[in-house]
Amino acid sequence: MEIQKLNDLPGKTIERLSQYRRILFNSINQGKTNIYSHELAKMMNLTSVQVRRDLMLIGYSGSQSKGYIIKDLITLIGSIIDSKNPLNVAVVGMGNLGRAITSYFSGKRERLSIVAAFDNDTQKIKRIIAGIPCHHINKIKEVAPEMNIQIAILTVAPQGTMEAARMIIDAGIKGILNYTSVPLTVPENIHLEEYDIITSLEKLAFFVKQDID
Amino acid sequence: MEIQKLNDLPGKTIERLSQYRRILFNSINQGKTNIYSHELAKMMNLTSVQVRRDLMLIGYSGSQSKGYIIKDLITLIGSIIDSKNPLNVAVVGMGNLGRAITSYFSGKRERLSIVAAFDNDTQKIKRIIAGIPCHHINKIKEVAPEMNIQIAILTVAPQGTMEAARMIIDAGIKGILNYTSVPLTVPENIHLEEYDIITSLEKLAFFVKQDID
DNA sequence: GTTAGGTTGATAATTTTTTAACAATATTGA
DNA sequence: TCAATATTGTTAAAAAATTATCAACCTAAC
Repeated sequence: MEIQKLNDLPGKTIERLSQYRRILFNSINQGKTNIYSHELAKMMNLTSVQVRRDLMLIGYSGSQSKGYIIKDLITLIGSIIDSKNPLNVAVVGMGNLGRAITSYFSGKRERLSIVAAFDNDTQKIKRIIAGIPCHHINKIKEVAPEMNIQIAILTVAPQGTMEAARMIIDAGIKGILNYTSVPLTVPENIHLEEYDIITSLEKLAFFVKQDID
Repeated sequence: MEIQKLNDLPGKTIERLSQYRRILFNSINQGKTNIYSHELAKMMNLTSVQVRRDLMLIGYSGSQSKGYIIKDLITLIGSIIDSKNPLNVAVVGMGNLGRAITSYFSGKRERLSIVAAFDNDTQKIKRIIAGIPCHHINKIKEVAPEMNIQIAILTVAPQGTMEAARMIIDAGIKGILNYTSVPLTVPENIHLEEYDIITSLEKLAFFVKQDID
């Protein structure tokens, strides 16, 4: 096998590894100890080839008889996608979406935690929302370094997006997960992922309408 | 130009068309009437080549001097991605995420509207939440055809995902936008888009940690 | 034993998506 | 007028991602 540097795995593979792990946790909770590529594939709507290819890329080998050992695979995936030093995340924008993400995520991962929230609504400041203390966005430059925050999830209203992003970057945060519908432009050294809900709905609508129109 | 059937445009192009249009709306509100490919590209973090290529695929031509006429381009994009007959959308799961999506989306599109919500929490039933009437999920099979619902946005808790999906499909809905972290398997004739928030965060974390570990 | 069935791991082929290259055209300014 | 500049549209190349293929191997059944 060609030696694949683990830190330049394809982005799509990283996404799938995260999902494999989630499924593997479920399987282990159901008492399974081993799993075949086609089983994993079925649960993820993939082909078994793709599962095996992904696992090949991370250098994991199974056995022909038992497939993959779930426990080991979980550990290996963790060693690749989890950070050694825990990463701290802030939610910027504590509206419905921010709260949804916060409460959904809280306590789910060991090495990736939402530790703070920011908002510009003074009603929300100093309150604990979904278990997380909420600060005024103006304080982000002080709070982020104090709490060692490396990632921000951006869930503010569209008109506030650019300004919020500017403040996030100014606070020294290196990763932004943008859930607003405003595309961002960021400096090269900032990692950016965009997940726009409206786009996803319009894309789906496009394919659905083909059956109708 | 090779003739490109508009209904088999690449999925990625569809996504971008939706985003182009959003940006174009903004530009027109700011008083612009024309736009160059590189301007559009900058706002979307793309190259101008990609913009031009996308527009080529939908058969739109600009001029060398003035670039593209925003109004015309918006119209053309609409004629491609919007449905002739309006599409009706239901939100299944009226927690924080469901409410966030509902309130965010309400009134934004003419031919794509959230018209109903479903939940299994009796507290929520019969109430109007974010402007949308909320029904018990058990009623979906009656309500969906009555209201002519073609798309469901799935935002229930993980453990309820499979069951909810089953009911959605059983109600004759042909498109599912899955925002839960549970991968779905659906029949071939059902259109499915998966957007998992945890995956997106873990992917971003992977790239951020490279700078740290 | 040995054959049949099923699985992994790896390479190759294919498809999809992005990026490069460049001719054609329009505008501006000397 | 004509060169310089800037833009579009298109084809070609490259890169990324997926899918096909198949040898090697293990197990179980006979």
